[in-house]
Amino acid sequence: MTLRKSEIIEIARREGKITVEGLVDHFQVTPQTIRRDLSELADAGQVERVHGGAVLPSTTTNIAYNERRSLNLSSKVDIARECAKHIPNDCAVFLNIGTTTEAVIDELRHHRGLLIITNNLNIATKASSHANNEVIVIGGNLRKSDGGMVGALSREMISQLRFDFAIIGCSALHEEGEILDFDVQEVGVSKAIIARGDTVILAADMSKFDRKAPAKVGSVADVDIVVTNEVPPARFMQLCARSDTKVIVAQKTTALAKPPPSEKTRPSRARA
Amino acid sequence: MTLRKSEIIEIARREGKITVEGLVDHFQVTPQTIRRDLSELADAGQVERVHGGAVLPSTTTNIAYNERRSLNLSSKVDIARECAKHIPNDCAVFLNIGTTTEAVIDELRHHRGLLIITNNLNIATKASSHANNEVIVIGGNLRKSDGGMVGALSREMISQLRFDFAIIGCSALHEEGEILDFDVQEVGVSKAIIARGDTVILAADMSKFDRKAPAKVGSVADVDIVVTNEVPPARFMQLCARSDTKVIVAQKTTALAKPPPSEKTRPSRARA
DNA sequence: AGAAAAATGTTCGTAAATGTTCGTATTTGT
DNA sequence: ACAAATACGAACATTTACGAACATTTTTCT
Repeated sequence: MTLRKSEIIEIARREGKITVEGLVDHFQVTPQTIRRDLSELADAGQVERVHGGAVLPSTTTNIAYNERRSLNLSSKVDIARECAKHIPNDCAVFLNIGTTTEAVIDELRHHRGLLIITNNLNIATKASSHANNEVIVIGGNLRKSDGGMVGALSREMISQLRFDFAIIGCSALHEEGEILDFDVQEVGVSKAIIARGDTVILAADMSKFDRKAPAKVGSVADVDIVVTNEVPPARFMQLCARSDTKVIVAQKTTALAKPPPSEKTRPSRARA
Repeated sequence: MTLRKSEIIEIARREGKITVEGLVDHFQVTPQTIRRDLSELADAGQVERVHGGAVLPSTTTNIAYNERRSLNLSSKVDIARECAKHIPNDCAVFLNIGTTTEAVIDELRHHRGLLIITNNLNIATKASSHANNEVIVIGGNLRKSDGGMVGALSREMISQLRFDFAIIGCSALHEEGEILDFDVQEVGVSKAIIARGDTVILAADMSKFDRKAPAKVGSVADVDIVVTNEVPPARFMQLCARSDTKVIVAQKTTALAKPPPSEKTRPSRARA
């Protein structure tokens, strides 16, 4: 096992699929080396080899959803990273449905002693590979479009728990501070989460302000921290200030930030 | 334990991975010193050694599970196919934890109008890609070793449902008709499933008779149908007859297609 | 301060990873 | 269906990393 291979696994888990060419670019090695890596990872069952690259073994795939997941990906990662900073070790964290919250689970990989609670099948799957954390899955009616579990059963199960942090997403945000969602079924679940979390973090990129959605989950006054990728409209900030809701604008870290860790990604080959 | 080593752990936890060269730079010591540190940390299980550096230890449990999954694979598929035959369209089916029940979900792909209920994360993931079926996931404490959800929360949630069919597996079977399991936590869940299913199908290949397990789930009298791959011992058959439990021996349909398990490790490349 | 123990540096033979080349297999475009 | 383009894996050469053994320095204990 090499560093490269373990990073390949990580990329594969994040992206769902990987290409030989892409990895050649990324690691600055020959295609043959990547092929060898992929063959070995495939032998170990970590990925499934396909022509031109590899994909995650079929148990973890999702098609249309993966495309939505890559939407605004870099903002999501920025926001997720910021959220992860606010989560200490050894505490209970609820992660709700949503692509942004899904990005958070990746950033929590190196935390220890967490109790991760989620009603998102994808998060549960990812979390189950974290060595140092416990996982509680909230059951319910499985929504195939995004792996979310919703409905009365979910709501009831959530109401039996209590957690230090809840990280929630939303479909849309209104300037007047309303948190909105597309699915009415999900609203009940979100409300339950807000009620049972000591510190509630809303993770939402700025594109949510351009969207509309029919169902009201609550208002920013109900959450403790809002993490976004840009400074929200003044009116929104005002409302947050009035309700003691902290607004945090995540740093852009994913843009071109890859060169510095080159010391890590290309251990010794750099001075060729 | 040196200061350096504890800082190495800290860096590893933060970065996820570390290089010998990077640490040499960081600490201004020789590579050999770093290697010694990493070897010792690896011996202590704090990191996992790789060429050029080290990474955080990955969950090793999934590897063991993947191997278990391929054990007796062809028998499992035979049994699964037989189980699927007994499930009509448009009904509610519970699928319990276990590699054999996992095989069943694959065989149910072409059913329609099913409500699939499961406390197995792998089954939930697979089922979510079935177009024609609804899925309810039973939540609970996620067992990373096999994706099973167990504990009081699971039990309680199951007791709120009722289903036409339940397909359960087990760790071991005793000639005297006892159904046994390794995990005591799982027993409560299995009992709840048996109680809430109208028709209970036990799927177990013959190797279960050679195993021992500590926790009693129930007896064959509690289930309606037992599906195996070979004719069980006479004593067992007698007991089944006495309790009106039907025993079905699955046809071998996958006979010669599978012999090389290598087909699994290098999917497409094998027939080169 | 002096001896013992631990940590670190140095050297070198061995093992592993990577690059290179080439013939074969798989896709892709027509 | 065929041909060109691309990807593939095997075999070998080269580079790099590794660990063992011993020398040297630093720390610890009395």
